[in-house]
Amino acid sequence: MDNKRDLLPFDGVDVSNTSSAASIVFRTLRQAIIEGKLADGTPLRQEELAKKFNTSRIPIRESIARLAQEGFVEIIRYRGAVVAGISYKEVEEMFDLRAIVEGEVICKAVANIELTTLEQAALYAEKFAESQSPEEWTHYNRLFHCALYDAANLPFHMSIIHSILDRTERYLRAQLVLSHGMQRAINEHQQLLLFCRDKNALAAKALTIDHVKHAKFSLLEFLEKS
Amino acid sequence: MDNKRDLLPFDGVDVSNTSSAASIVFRTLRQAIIEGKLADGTPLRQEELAKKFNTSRIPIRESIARLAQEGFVEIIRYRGAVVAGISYKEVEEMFDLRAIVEGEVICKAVANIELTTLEQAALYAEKFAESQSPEEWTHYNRLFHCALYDAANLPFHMSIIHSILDRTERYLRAQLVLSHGMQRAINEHQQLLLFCRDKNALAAKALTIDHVKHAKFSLLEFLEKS
DNA sequence: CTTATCAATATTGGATCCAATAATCAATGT
DNA sequence: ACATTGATTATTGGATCCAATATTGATAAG
Repeated sequence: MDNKRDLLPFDGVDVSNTSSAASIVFRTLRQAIIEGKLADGTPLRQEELAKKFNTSRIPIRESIARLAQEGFVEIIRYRGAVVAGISYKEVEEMFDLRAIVEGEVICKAVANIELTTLEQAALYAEKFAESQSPEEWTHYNRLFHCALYDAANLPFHMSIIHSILDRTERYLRAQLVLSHGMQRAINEHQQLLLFCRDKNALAAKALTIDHVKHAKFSLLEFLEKS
Repeated sequence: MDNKRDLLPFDGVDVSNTSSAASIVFRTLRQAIIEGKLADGTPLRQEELAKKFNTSRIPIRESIARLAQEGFVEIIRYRGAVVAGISYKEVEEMFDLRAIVEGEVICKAVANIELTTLEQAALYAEKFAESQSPEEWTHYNRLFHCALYDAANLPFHMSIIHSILDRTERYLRAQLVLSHGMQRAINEHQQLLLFCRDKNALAAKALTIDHVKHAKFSLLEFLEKS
């Protein structure tokens, strides 16, 4: 009864996963925190947000609860939520973990990387090299690496990586306004592409770990000064 | 003005972190899912839960949102939440990730493991060996390993490990009802204690990775049959 | 007898209201 | 002047109500 005429002349849209107010608020706030538009310590007043999103406080509260679950905000009972910062120690750990996970993922990925993937990644590397702003920098850097990582077909690993990237992005952006490690990154990207093309998994892994460790030290140095 | 008489004759209790209804519901449901008391696919009806917890649906909804954020339930708009299962592929990935993270953590831990820690861990190993039920098994197994891991002082790494353990626990319990890998685990624990005592980080790391990989294969074999 | 249609019911999402707590500020006494 | 107390206000947590959507079951047409 569902294949009497299976080819309708337009693409279907799954209406069931349209967004609730809570989801929209959640995504918006999450993105704002990631991008550093809401500074650490900023209190999230329910009434104020409700007005801004033109809803009641109920969806606001739900989204704040979800942000808290992900570690983006801290809630104190009856006192509200504030954007949660990350300590020096946490940044250290997050980058260390990224290093071992990304090292593992690129290692598993190389065998499966097709020519088209390589070309796509090369394109992102180029876009990255041309980037002028920290937003573009982090954007294309992530696209570049993840294009390669995706070949490993390890979505759970990727979810961990993305979650760490999301939580550290704002600090990276702040750092990149000042620092000038671009040329080094550009070179490393080219090198990584070569390793992937040559199916040299171990070299790709070592380089990736190095890449992340370097980013870690740059950021920590920056954080110490501020 | 706060040290005029700093020593009151009783211990203070921080009243500010008493629990909201939402937190209680959240923790209770989370634990029930972890322990397998709520089977995969079980729908979470808000009204029903509200009655059970003697609250309104508001705190229920907040806790369900948080469970969804952690991946314990899946929400479909206007259709409610169901306990989320984990696919074969996901289990594979989770254990692979555990292996590399736990390997790394134990490696960093060994240098800092004191005698008292070693004794505490040995105690847990003993409790583990005496355990009769899968609940005790997983409980003391976790306590044993984490007692050692904690010496690494890597709380973020630990949070990832715990999150994976929590999400796979119910499957492990189900498996352990049937399988009989106890003796092997008991021996590995003793071996690990020796490696830690001797400060042999690399051996401890290799053994830990092996331990987790073995658990992975046992569980996957079990999951295939059911 | 099967299938489509439509009303009745159940369930979730959101708005509004009330209660509990915290923050602010004025009043008072020393 | 300054600390302490108490009242006022702001803010969050929770309950109840209404709206939007999904599910179910009855009804009717083929």
